[in-house]
Amino acid sequence: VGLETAKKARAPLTRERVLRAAVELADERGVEALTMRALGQELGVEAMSLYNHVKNKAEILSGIVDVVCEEILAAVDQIPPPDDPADWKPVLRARILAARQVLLQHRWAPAQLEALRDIPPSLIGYYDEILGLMRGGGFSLDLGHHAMHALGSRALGFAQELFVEADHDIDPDVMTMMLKQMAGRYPHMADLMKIVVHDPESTLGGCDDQFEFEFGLDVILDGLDRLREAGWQSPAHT
Amino acid sequence: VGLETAKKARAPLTRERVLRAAVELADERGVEALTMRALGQELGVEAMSLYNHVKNKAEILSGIVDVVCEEILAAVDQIPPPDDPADWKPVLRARILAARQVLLQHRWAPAQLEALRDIPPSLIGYYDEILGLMRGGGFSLDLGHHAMHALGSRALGFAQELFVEADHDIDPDVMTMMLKQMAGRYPHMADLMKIVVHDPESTLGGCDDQFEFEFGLDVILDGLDRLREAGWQSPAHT
DNA sequence: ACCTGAACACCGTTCAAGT
DNA sequence: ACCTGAACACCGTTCAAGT
Repeated sequence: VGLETAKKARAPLTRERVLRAAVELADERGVEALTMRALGQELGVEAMSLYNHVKNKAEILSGIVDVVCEEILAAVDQIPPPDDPADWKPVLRARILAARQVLLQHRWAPAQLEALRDIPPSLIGYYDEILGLMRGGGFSLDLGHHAMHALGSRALGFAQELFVEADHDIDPDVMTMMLKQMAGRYPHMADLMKIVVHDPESTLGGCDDQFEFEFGLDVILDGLDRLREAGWQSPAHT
Repeated sequence: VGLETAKKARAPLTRERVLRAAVELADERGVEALTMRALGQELGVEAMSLYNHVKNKAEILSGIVDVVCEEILAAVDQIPPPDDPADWKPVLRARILAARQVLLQHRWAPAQLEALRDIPPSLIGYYDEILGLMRGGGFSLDLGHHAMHALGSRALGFAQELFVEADHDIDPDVMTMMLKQMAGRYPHMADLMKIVVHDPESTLGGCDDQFEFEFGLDVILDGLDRLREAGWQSPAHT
């Protein structure tokens, strides 16, 4: 029995175990903390041992992106396909929101995925299903193609927002002074700040990331739906 | 006269000159090639001299992002404001496309901008003008707020596409085999490949980045316009 | 005030050596 | 077959020393 636990404490290193530990490390301390030496330490092994299971660090980085992609695929598969193919929209919407929930647990994943030279093969299946949903809903192959480009990485739940952290705790007095200063140069943004700051849980939505994501997603999905309805055709049809 | 040229050859180092050289280096060889030592060499100086004009490398990175932001602002300022405030849409569209042209010359900029903890102050003015355009066109502050989130980094010309390089030169025989293999697992993507590969300059748009960007942008702008027209209100109006 | 050379701590990675 | 220790080339950065 004691031998059993001793074995467990130093389970044999495998590519799988290395990648799982790498994901965990990136989740907890960020990708910049994911060094070969730190990862080795996490696994109770010297950094150089990792090279027995992985070609180099680039392979670790693409590997942990793959792990997250698999998680996304698993989460998205939970969403049942539409009973009526005309219901492509709510199903696609639900799938994308499910993908987003996975990404929220791996904040480093978007940047890392974008840094990859080639798209992970697993994602081809994901986009294939999206295109299938759309075509089932009445999209031409042509329109479906452009629709996928329009969704872009948002199809995976990427937020694509620049204002990540607006909620530093700021002294209210300092804030009112900043607002006054802003009002001169940036009148519209100043108006906006008044809403967002003074009314963080307001009916206006404040800066609720989830709300903003769904709002933007719906603008796109509804827009695409309208184009399908109108029988959109490529403009340069010579 | 000889003294003059000698002076020019080793002009005094300034923060401006350091940043301009850094942008140039990143443009030509990528951000990963932008090291303190390489930048120093480019300026004919030891790496350590840079610290006299810049606090550290992080300041260089945020500095070159600022340079690009200034370029964007300059390009966007060339677009005249609408004669009739109701014409917010074509003007906003033109501004965003102008911003994109700048970014295309600094491919490293999007990732670098997203990596910044705080948004560059210069961009606040940019977004202020966007919000102003929208409000002039009849957007409520509330709708304009969500509209800015929906545009996100696309307002700066970010493409947000995952499939960056689909145009590796591939042997046509290998390609047809790949297509056959794909058709089983990924029928819709296989159909798509047929269009894109066999017809790269087709009326369907192939994978023309410029076309796809404008298509996606129009889906969003048109969608936002419809919401304005319909007098959109925040759903949770208790 | 600005630049330099040596040095330090930290990377990814190679390689010969261990078991 | 898998792991280790020493070493190498390359980072960003510090510091004392030059002018």
